Amino acid sequence: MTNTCDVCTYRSYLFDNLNKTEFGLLTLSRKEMFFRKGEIICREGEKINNFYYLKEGLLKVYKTVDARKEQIISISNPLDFIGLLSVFSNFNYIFSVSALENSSICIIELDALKKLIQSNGEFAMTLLEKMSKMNDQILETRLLINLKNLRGRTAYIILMFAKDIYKSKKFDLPVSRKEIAELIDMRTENVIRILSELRNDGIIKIEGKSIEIIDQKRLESISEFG
Amino acid sequence: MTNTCDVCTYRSYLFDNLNKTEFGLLTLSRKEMFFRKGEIICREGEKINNFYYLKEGLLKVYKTVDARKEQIISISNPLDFIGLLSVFSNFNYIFSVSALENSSICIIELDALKKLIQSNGEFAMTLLEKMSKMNDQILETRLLINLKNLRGRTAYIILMFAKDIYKSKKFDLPVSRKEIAELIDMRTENVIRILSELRNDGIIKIEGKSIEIIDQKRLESISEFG
DNA sequence: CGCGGCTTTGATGTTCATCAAGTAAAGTGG
DNA sequence: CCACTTTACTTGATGAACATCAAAGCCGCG
Repeated sequence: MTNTCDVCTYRSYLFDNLNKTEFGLLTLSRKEMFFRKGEIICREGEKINNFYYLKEGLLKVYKTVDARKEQIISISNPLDFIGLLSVFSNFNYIFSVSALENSSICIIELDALKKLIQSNGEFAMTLLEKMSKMNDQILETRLLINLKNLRGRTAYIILMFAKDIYKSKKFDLPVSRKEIAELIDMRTENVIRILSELRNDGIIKIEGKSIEIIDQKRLESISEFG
Repeated sequence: MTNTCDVCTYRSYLFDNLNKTEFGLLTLSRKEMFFRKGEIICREGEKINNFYYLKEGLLKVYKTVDARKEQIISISNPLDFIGLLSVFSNFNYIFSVSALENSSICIIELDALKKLIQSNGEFAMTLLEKMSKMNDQILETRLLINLKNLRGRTAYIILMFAKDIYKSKKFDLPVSRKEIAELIDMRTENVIRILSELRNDGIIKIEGKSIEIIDQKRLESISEFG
């Protein structure tokens, strides 16, 4: 008898080193939860009891700066969001996570996972690698964005959505202008202004949430040198 | 017969879960190297063969932006620098590391360490925790610095040296003004300007590399709200 | 239908990067 | 060890990039 976990992408991506018994144990404690667009998965400061991974959907990881302002750390699609920064290093979340699109999230009790890490070193190694890679990537991206001027950041983030997330030159933005600003350290007004500029220059088409890249070469050049 | 590793801080900090045999094996493959102030420990792009930890001294982790400019990611003292970001997630270093002060670094072959991770899950868990914590802290610090204006950043970095590194209100800067700028995303001229301002306001004394905090309350307030 | 949040554009102000120029310190080669 | 070169440090003046303020239209939602 097979369960749905056996055919999940994560089976080979993350749990390849678990034997049948171990994997069975894990899937027993596993719960799958559905989050509607906008719903919050976990909040900064809450106690960490579970290990999450994103099966389907799109999430944002963020910190609350003050009542009016958030800082978005990263946007993650499946395989880019496993566990969470801080799951193994803190007792409480240091970031919040919410759903940008309807999402399916798998939840494993942290204690069960820790036991597996301790009993299966190969699995521990895989997890260590994946989480390190995730961490590195987030840090590198933040550093990269910081080097760019506002035009460069805007171009960069459009390309990120097109290439990494939607794999298409045409897509609907899953975030507001304000959220884009919070993601790339800008003010909302400037995001809007620069999007308009890029449209007037014939580099992108934009209408509400819908974006289409017209001149990818130029957009990439702006992203790189801006 | 004891070796020096038995009395090293890292024995309990990182290697507590290794038994005598395992620890013995590790220390056999261990080499200790001495780096003089200014020397480079490893370079961005080089193949990763070793796992490093800082026994004594002070390091900077940085990326080269272009021939004239570096970006400093973090400054680490012992126990804050174990392994390196990217050791487990990449084949090649994504950052460089050099010594800000004369430093002793212990070097373990990465393969030997990986074998231990795979055979000893408790050790794996400890390593995962420590490295995650290091990663989280670096990311949080970068985010925090970015929220501050130049005055706030300068105050923050002075307090970091005083509280985290030298544990004293009076200390000698281990870095140049240019390096401070590279660490907190500023221009050298502005670092100098603001240090002078803080001196003129009677908040710090500064003479060459020597800094003394006079009014810590005010400095902390500048760091927090700046 | 009215309120609040999102979007947009224009005008204004501030912060910070850049340029320039000079002094001091430190490293380099004869 | 001294002349020479380079690098670090410092201050002032200027301009560009970006934040802030203001106002108005839009949309969704109670």
